Amino acid sequence: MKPQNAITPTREEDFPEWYQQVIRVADLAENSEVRGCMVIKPWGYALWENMQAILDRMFKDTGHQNVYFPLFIPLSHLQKEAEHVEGFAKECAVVTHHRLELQDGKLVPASPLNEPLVVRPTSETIIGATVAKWVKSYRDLPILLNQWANVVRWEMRPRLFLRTAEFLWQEGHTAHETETEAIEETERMLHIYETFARDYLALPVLSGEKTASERFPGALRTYCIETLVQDRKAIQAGTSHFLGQNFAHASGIQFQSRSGQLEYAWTTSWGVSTRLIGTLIMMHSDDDGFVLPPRVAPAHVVIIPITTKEETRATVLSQAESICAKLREQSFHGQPLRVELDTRDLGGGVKNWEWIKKGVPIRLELGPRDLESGSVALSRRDHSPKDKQFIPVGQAIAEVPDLLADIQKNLLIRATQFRDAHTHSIDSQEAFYQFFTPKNSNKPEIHGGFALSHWNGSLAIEEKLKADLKVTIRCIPRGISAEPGKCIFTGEPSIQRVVFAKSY
RNA sequence: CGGGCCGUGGCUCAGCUUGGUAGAGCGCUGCGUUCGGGACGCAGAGGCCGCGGGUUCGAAUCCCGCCGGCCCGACCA
Repeated sequence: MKPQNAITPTREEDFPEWYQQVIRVADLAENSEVRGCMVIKPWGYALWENMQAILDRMFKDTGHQNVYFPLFIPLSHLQKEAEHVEGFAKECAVVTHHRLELQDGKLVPASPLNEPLVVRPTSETIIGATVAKWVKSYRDLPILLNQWANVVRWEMRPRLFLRTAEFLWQEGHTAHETETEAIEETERMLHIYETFARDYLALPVLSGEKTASERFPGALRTYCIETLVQDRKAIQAGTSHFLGQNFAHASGIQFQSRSGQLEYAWTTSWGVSTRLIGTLIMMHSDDDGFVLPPRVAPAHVVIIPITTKEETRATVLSQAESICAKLREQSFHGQPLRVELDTRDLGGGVKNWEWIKKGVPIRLELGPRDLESGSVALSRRDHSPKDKQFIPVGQAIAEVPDLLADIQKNLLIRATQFRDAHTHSIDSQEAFYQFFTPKNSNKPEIHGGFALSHWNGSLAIEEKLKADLKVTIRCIPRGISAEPGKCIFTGEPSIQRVVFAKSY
C-alpha cells in the first residue's frame, strides 16, 4: 500500500492542509513554543539567505546602504502620524517593564518603564525621527537606507510564512528633495521587486497601485506586486509606498532647499518578507512536496550514491565524490554550483524521496550498475519522479547548468500559464458573483482567480464585495491599456479595469 | 474580543458513557534480511493521561476552577 504522492492530502483535496504538510516534509519551518511565532529550520533559512543575498545586491546597486535601527520604538514616536497609529495600534506588542522579580517562587515583571516601548511593527517613525537629525540641507538628500530586521505584528490567525506574529523582512526607507524623485524611487523599488519575483522566484506578478482602503497607513500611494497561487487566491508579495510628506511632517524631516527655504522632505518605504517563501511554496510545489526555483535553491543538485552493496560501496562513493567535485567547479547564473552529497547509509528510495520533498532541482543517482556503464541517473524536480535519464557521467556534469536554467524557465512558464488561465475579464455583476462563488459552500472547492472588471472607484462597492464574497481589489494594474468602460456594479463610468480576487 | 471543539509517549489518536494503577499506529534505538519508488522481521527506549482542587478505599475516566491549543467570525505583509 504505497501512497501515490508524498503529500497527503493533495492540493485538490485540502489546500491549506497540503500547504502545512509541504512545509513539514520539506523541513522548512515549524511552529514554536511561542504562539504565532515560527522556527525557521536550516533548509528554510538557507532559502531566505539566498533571497536576501540577491535582493541586497539589487538594493546596493541602486545606491542604498544597510543600517540597523532599534527593535523598540517609543510609544510617542508611533503616535505622531495619526493614520499610522490607527493602522497598527491593534497589533502591537508593548514592553512595559525592564526587570523581573522573584515573588513566591515566581518571576513577575517589575520596574515599569517611564514610557512604554512598542516592538516595531515597522520602522517609519523611529527612522524618520533619526533621519530628521541627519538632514539639514538639500545637499544631505537623498538618504537611501535599508534594514534587514524582524518585526512583530500581533496576529490573531498565524500561518507559517504567510502570517506570523514575528517575521523577517527588509524595510527600505528613503528621503528625497522632491516629490518627483520620491515617486521615482517608489516605482524603482517596485520594479526591483517585480524583477526579483519573476527572474529569481519564477513568480509572474501583476504590479499596480492599491486602492485607498488597502493602502499602507499614512501613505499617499501604495504599490504592490500580486501573484496568483495554485488555489487561485491572490497574495501580495511585496509593497512600495510613496509617503508624501506625511512622515516628514510627523518626524520633522526638514531641509533648507536650493532657494534657501525650509522644506519638508518626501519619503518612501518598501519591503518584502519571509512571506515570499510561503508564496513560493504555494506557487510551485506539487503533491510530492516543495519545488525550488534553481536560482534560489539551497542546493542545485543532490548526488545520491546507492551504497547498499558492501563490495561496491567504496567505489560508488569515490566516484560520487569525484562527480561532486567536478560539479562544484561549474557555475550557474554566476554562482558556483551548490551540490549536496548524501552519503547516509539508507536505501536509495528513502534518500531519493527525501530530496524530492525538499524540492532540489536536480537529483543524480549513482549506483553500482552505473559504475560499469559510466553513467548516472538524472531526474529533475519539475518532471515526474518516474522520469529518470541514464546518461554518461561527463555529459551529465556538463549539462547541469543548462538543465537548471531550463527548470528555472519552465517554472515561470508554468506559473504564467496558470495565472493566465485563471485571469478573466468579467463584464457583468452576475458573472462576477458566479466566478467567486464556490459550487459546494460547505467545503469550497478551488475556484475563482483574477477578475479584471470595471469599477466606479467607490469604497462602498469594495466593502460590499468584501462582505458578500470576501473579494477585494488587489490592485489597479499598470501596463494594462487603460480602456474606459462602465462599472459592472453601478453602471457608472470607469477609467480602467482593476484586479479583483480572494486573497491571503 | 464573541460562538463551537479539544488537551493521553516526539506525532496522530483510542480508552472516559458503565471509576480498579496506560494502549495502538507512525517515528526513534539496536540487530538481522533487504536496498536504483520511499521495504521487512525481531528486540527495545519513551508517559506524575494540561494544571490545581474536590468526590471516592481507589480518578486519564465523575464534579468545580484555571491554563493552553484548534476551528468559525472581526483584523492583517
